[in-house]
Amino acid sequence: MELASNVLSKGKRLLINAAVRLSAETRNLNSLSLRELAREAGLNPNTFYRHFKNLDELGLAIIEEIARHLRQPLRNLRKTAAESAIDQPLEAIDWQQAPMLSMQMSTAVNQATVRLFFEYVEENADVIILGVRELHGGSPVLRSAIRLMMAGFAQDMAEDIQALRLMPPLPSEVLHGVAESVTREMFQLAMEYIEQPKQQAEIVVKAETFISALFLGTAVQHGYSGLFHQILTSESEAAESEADESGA
Amino acid sequence: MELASNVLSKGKRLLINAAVRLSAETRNLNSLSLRELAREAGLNPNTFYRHFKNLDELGLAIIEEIARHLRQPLRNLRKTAAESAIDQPLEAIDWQQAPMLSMQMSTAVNQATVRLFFEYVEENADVIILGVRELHGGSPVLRSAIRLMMAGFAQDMAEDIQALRLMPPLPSEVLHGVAESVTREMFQLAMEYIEQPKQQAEIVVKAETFISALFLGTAVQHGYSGLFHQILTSESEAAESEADESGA
DNA sequence: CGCTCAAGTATACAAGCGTATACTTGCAGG
DNA sequence: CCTGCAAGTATACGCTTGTATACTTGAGCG
Repeated sequence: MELASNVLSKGKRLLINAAVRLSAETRNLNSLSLRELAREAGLNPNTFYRHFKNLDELGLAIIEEIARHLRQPLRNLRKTAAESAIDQPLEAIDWQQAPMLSMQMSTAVNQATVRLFFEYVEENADVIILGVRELHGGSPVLRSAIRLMMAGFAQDMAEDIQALRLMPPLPSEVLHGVAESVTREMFQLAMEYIEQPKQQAEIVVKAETFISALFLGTAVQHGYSGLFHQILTSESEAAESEADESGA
Repeated sequence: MELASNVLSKGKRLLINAAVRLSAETRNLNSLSLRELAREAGLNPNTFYRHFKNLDELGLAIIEEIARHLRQPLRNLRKTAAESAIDQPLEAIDWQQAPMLSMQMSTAVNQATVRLFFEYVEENADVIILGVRELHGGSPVLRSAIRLMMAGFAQDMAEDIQALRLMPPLPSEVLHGVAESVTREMFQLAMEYIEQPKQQAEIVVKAETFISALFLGTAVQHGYSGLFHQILTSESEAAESEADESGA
């Protein structure tokens, strides 16, 4: 019974949903009162104590749920995007021998992942708001729980980048740092995406461009400049003349 | 009198300081009570109303103060860093004709700026915590005020990048996007810097590496790959062998 | 059926809250 | 000197809050 921890009892569900709803609406999680929460959930104030001993415990339950709902789906998503982006077997993706193909695939996977991520954000805005808000919120317990969750995302991303060959081979700490930066930026952009509905398309493009630039730049930092010089040579004339214009 | 808005009356000062202290300590700004605030400031609860009509107004005053304390100093800092990093006049910094020199200077300025930024963060941790917390906090008024402030930082950064030739010439929207990403990431890293004192050195390096990678990658995206290939050629052999090892 | 125990409820109370109203202080300007 | 006004104080009131204590409900199960 308790092992099936993803099946929550009715009261817990009601309280969690109420908390997510109220928290996303305006307030910080631990700035809402038990009574307010119970009211929103349609329960007696004291019923809260039957399920949680304080707001942090509620918060942790929510965060666990977010992680469950977001982590594995994101991995599957990257894998699906990778599979549909190429008909080649993975072994053909070799940055030294087929840089052009490798980069095309990397770009395709990134675009697909980013787009699906923002789709998720749109559908689950409440939960994203709560997460980002509590990342720097008042409760140290929730802060570190969310940090841990994000570290998990970054870890997954690093593994997937390596397994799906989305970047050329890199030392693992470097890969990790890139994944962490991308994770942070994605959640920040997710908030902007939610709060500025009119600029959503633009934000998606920003996210893609960001990831692409960071991947490229990191690769160059580690000696892969030749690869990209070779790949991009055909485009560089146009880009250079454009660049000359914008120079003061 | 009212024109000298940076000279605040005594009560205002006390309340602002109390708010910053309390807010950094644990809580969200608008989750602290007027009475708590007044107690910390050593004032009567009702005195609050003599200076502000609600917490948002207090928050705005704080944010304005942060902006004043941070914005111009950061610009000066970049300028100083640039001047001390080269003995050449600015005109000598030409990415097409002297890419090596340009990149050395860009790196030097970035390092100096990042280090001084984190110094500021360390000395003014309270204010940074408050800012980052309210960026996604409960009050829409404060959220948008902070967003505006950060947009200002990004604007400054973009202008300085251009004026000091820290990147090769780029379309201004691109430059802007880069500056926004860097700004966001710096504030996120500032929080980690504050909360994880043991990893401060590592975080500073992360910040430098991040900026460098993003600059490089963005330049490559806009056709400057040849420049870096040329610059980095001498290092690339070592880097490539290192990369080969880390490939599975 | 009858027991048990988790989930939910009812009532109560002291504490802290925001804020209204009215008072005091002290300095600036004529 | 006195007058006026900004800054600060005192008291008070009605509300909400967290939580303690005791009660009710209902489903699972021998």
